Amino acid sequence: MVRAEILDAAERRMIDVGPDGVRLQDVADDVGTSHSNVLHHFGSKELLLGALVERAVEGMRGEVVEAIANADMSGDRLRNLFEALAPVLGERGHARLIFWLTLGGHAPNVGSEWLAQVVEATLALRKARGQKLTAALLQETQHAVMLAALALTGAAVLWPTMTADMGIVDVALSATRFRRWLADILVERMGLGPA
Amino acid sequence: MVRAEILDAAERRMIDVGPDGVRLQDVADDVGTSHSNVLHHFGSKELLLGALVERAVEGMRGEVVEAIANADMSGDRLRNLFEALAPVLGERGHARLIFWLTLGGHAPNVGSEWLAQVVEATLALRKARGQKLTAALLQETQHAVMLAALALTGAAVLWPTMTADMGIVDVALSATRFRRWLADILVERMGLGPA
DNA sequence: ATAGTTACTGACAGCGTTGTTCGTAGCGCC
DNA sequence: GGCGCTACGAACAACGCTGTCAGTAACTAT
Repeated sequence: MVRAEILDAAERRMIDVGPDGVRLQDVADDVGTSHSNVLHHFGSKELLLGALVERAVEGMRGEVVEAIANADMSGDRLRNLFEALAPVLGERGHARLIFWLTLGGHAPNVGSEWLAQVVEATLALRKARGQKLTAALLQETQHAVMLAALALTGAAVLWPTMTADMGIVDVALSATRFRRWLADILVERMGLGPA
Repeated sequence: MVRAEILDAAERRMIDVGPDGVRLQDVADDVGTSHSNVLHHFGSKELLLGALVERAVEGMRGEVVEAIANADMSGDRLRNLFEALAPVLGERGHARLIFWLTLGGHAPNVGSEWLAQVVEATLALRKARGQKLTAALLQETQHAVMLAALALTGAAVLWPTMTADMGIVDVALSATRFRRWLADILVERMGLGPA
């Protein structure tokens, strides 16, 4: 299916160079077709990017939800969850996409309420541990989820720069160490430890 | 001085729409001059953006260093530091600039070693509290600084989207609450509390 | 078979953007 | 006054990119 191939190529370029950097000629070359054929299938560049984003958001949602579903949120499972999320956000490029779109003014996940769902799931775990649902507990949980989201997405984009600035050389290893450290903090903080 | 005005206008546009979105005609209009005059002063668009980035990075460095210098890193001074940093990264636009440049492949702060300096300063505080400088302590400090940097810059860009996703309405207030929460965690974690 | 539909190409038009060129006005300097 | 220099503008050149158009090949349906 050429349509899907075009979307793949466009997505790759979108992640690499951003919306403004995508050239129809280039994606056409990637697929081995003409730029007018791309237009034939999608009508316009804007529509192509729109379709691309829609598919990417849906795919991202799928991959993230799947990762969350497989590992529950207690104990050092959170470590595993982070490790599973990292490549999706990093190499896969979803974090870059999120930032490209957000910077460009296109809020990528309007109405998705991913984070709200994660908060919900975490609250369930905390209640299962006997913690009372207070306003403070809710707020703390929201903060924790925010922090995790910011750290993971941000790191997926900024990690190389930041480690370079700190003089750290083992980029990949330091990243997993950081994620583990953060996971442990959050687990401890929310009283979800193994005990 | 027209040169400075041009840089101001270009920086504003750069922050808003990114490097690719900047049109010489637009910045010229903002200043009230012709696009050829912009070229007259800077030679080319690329040189203009280069000068802009150089000045912005230097300015950002100045503002950040100043904020760090004024508030020391212990007790709930970290709260104050975060509060001081937030507008610089947020409204001022430095966080957006960092992400625009990083996404675009131009590492903005090569050789600056800001974070390394922050780590250094924090280590000094910890040693002053009688903590022994071990490899683990160094690593934890690095992680803490990374986390703070990621959270603050990320939030400066993603906060509206994320809070919307969570159904939080008081965007500004929730942001300061989050920063306070994070500051307290880090302070406690690093044994820099008031006691 | 033929007509219609879809996938696709090549050429071209139109437009916006950068950068160049030429001309002009002001200003200090000798 | 003449000369050089800088700041500026108007017009134009050059180029790349999107989108259109006409035409072809293949496949489907009747």
